[in-house]
Amino acid sequence: MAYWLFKSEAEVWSWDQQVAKGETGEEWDGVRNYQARNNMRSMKLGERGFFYHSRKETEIVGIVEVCAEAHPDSKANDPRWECVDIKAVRPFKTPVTLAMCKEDARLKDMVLVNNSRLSVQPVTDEEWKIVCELGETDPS
DNA sequence: GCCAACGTTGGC
DNA sequence: GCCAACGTTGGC
Repeated sequence: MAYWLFKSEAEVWSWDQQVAKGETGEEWDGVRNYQARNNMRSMKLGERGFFYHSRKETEIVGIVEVCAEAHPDSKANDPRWECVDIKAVRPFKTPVTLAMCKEDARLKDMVLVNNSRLSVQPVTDEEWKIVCELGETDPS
């Protein structure tokens, strides 16, 4: 069971919009980066990920679940680009900011801390637990 | 709003 | 196949 992190600018696609999609979820479209796409190709149904607001808030605001495995991005005119569908699981009680992650020595190797430009990232089991703890949120 | 870091493109 | 030029992302 792998864990992930999805980044989005709140102005483009926010946590609230994700929640509004309910159980149906929504395509995580628009990824035009091979590394990020390859991460999505590795995702299995039911795997969990963090939902992160980039640029303005720079914080992890909720937990999502993969509800459809990788398929062609319906908004791309190019078959190279694929995406998964995700649905909101629960919001963080306390959002975990990037600054909090940077301050925590246990998270020094987290991709979020080291490679700010990758929009779909893997998260380790350990990092998952620590971030949930910082956010006072049920990790299950 | 600025700019560093990164990814991609395309000429050679 | 190299690398300069360009475009984009995202933290600050």
